[in-house]
Amino acid sequence: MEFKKYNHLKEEKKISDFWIKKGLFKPKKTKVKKYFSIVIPPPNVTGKLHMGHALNNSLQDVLVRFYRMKGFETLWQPGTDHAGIATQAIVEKNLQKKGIKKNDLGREKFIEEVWKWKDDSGQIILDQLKKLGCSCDWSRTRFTMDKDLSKAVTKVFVDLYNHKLIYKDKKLVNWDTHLQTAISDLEVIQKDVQSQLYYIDYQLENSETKITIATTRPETMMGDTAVAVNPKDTRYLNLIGKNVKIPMVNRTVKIIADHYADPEQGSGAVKITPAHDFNDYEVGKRNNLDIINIFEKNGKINKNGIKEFVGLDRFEARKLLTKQLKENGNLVKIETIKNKVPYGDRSNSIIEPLLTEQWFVDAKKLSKKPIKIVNDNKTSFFPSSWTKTFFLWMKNIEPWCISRQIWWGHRIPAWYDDNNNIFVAENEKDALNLANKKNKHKKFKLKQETDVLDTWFSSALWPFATLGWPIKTKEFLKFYPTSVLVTGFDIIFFWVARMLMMGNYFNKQTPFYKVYVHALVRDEKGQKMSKSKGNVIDPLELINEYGADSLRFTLISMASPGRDVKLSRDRVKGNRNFITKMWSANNFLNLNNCKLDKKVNLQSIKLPINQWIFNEFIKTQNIISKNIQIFRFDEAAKNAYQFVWHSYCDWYLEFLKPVFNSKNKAQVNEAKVFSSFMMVNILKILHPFIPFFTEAVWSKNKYKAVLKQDLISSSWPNYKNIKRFNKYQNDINNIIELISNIRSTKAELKITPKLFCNLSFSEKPKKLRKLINENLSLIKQVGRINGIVENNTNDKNSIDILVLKEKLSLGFTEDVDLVSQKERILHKIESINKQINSLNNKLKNKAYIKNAPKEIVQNDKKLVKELTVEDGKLRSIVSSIN
RNA sequence: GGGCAUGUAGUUCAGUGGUAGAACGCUACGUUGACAUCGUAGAGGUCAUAAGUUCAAUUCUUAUCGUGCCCA
Repeated sequence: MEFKKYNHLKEEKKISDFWIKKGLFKPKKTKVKKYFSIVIPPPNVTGKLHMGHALNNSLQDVLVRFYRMKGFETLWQPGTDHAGIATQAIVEKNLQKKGIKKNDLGREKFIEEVWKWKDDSGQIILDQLKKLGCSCDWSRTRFTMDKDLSKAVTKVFVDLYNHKLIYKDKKLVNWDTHLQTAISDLEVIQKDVQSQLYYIDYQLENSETKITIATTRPETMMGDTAVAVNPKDTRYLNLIGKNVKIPMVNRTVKIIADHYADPEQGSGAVKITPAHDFNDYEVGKRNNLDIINIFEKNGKINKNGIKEFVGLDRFEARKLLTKQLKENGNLVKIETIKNKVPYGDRSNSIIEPLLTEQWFVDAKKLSKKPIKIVNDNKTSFFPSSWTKTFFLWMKNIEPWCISRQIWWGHRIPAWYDDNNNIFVAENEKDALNLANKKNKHKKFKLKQETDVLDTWFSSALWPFATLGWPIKTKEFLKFYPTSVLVTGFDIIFFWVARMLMMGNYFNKQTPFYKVYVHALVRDEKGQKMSKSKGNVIDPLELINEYGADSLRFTLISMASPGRDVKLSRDRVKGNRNFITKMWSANNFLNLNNCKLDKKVNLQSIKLPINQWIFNEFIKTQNIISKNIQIFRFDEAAKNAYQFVWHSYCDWYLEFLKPVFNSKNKAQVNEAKVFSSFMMVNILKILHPFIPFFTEAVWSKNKYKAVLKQDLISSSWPNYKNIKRFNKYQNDINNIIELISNIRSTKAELKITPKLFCNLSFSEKPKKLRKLINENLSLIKQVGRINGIVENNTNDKNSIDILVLKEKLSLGFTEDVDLVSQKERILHKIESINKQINSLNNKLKNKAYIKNAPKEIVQNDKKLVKELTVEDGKLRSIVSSIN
């Protein structure tokens, strides 16, 4: 009978279709009424699967599949967010290729185009998640722009507005001149760059005296409304209150004293431009300064600037102004310095602080409850160190700018009348009612706000809006709060914090009990994967080459808490080998006609190897179970790997061979049934990690015919209290030690491993002899032994070894070179004596005897005794070698 | 500048107040009836450095050095 190789491409596709078609990812009612739920961190609708997603979702799937098998009614809620800025940019670009401009199309038509794009391309990442094996309930897939979610967004906005937690205000915001919209401070990245620091002389009014200021942005001089010096800076004390003239601009401003000016920085005097710098804005507020905005929304100089500069881009203006200052002798010097410059994370253009009217969420007020919730451990972070990061940000939170000057997104439900009175309501009709009340019988026109909301505003509602909120649906009642949120640390602020704010404000309960924070996936050298470095590994490429299971298993087993995952192709290959190993182990069972019997009566299992492997399995199953529950996915994966490869394949299957070769029908039968029973259990415990492969084997072995269920819906093995199976634990472990010892002795003696040898005993029969006699057929085949011979010691072709502290003689049919063996034993004697000495020194120490726990001391004493006996026996072996 | 994390085998990482572990890699041998995507055996570590606490420190504390990230 021939067995084909495991074909992951074919099987994964087949299994995936099967699961989805049969609806096996949907929550299934259970008797126990226990619920487990996760909402997916919604990927951008523009997104493609990258390694971070692969890790994030593999971990979630482990949890979901595990708890589903544990009997919880389980929901993994999938979906995408609408990624306002990114999506709009893509569609705009596509239209541009066809020569169509967004503004020519108009808002409504443009949004139609975006929806078209979404219907065509918005599914990509979800399909990729299916390839990874994610068992989300795809029938419940949600999108942040869906009707019901949009309704929730509107309701939340209106509610927060009515409670004064949302307000409109004119403030300095981070303005992206390229995208021409405001963005929140989280979307601004401070980058280290080389900049020029310009020293410029400002002339005092009616005086020859000059004061030198230093700035990296000379063009903003056009908006200067003061020069500040530190009140403690003695150099400038006499100048405070005097007027200076801004060169080229020729406006007169005051020299003020403000602690913001740092005497150590530059010249110690600093120009103040409240309209274009966050710090200057604060200085301006403190000192009642004028605010002069000199930029258009595209970053070009407006009419408040110097006449000949109007319409010039900010960087052009800088060049020209510097040139003119130099020509006029105002430029003292230019230094090259390192500083931080704000960039937009979407556009990568330099952010301009700009004074505009925007909508804000009073995040400070909303942060109070989440802080308490986390403090009280009602939501807890794992690893717990992230709690500090969370608090640090939460306790210093700034107002959240939620309005965006784009078209794609949730349009803010606010309407203005002719006098710019604001009416916030869930629909135009309600807004009109409000407006009518206000305007009595006057005539007016109502116009809706053109801004849309920050995408994260809707994402913040994800854990409850996706479950049907504000309606108290069955799903909402069952699955909110969700059990755990699995996410990368980079979006703790963006998303986790904001979900906690919204979730706790609108519901009695926090949105999730636990937050599992995983790390970044880097390349094998620990470098961040990036397109520019060219070190990006595409998960789909790995899935194609090695299978989704191999990739998943690799990511999961490398997800140690608090550490980045350094992924390499070799790692994935290694785990593919693990899967192949299991495939071939399963072939071995099939070759031997191992069939699953529905009625495995555990109490009737007699064979020591069966009891032994089952005992090992119980331990493994418990430890994996525990590790998944405490988020130690890496450990859980390693437990499974260790057990399957090194206990089941390396030893158990080898031990089965002599049984299959024997004529004892009862034993053969038990072995066949029990090895299959073990395979069932192995598939179960591996299923959360490598779902495709395990389900494929399950199906190939026709387990469903016997067990009447698919693997995904089967129950997690639970054999907690079965003690009797550890009866042979020591025996089998000792046999393993014996065989390993024989093998390494052969290797040392350069005797080919396939050569059989005889065993004989030079000591009186003891434990070892009994053990060997009782398991002779097993040891004969696996250990390659002919049998037990009496009195062949002192034979030239024999060598004594020590097993379980007993002397055992191995006799070979060919001459053996004993010199190397002698050296090896001498080496061993040396190391034993080192140990004995160190133990004896310890035992001589009175303080140790007095203070150390009795068991420890006793154990040491026992060890010395044993080691001394071992030493003696080894010495006698050495002396017998001539 | 402030904060957090981290330093253990060639590499990636577990782990522990009482004899240092795994995987991958490496070396040698091997195709024995599941498996060469494999088997068997083996080499390889002053647990970053220093001081302290302790009978005992790789583990706890402090300092120093190195590395990474976040905030200003």
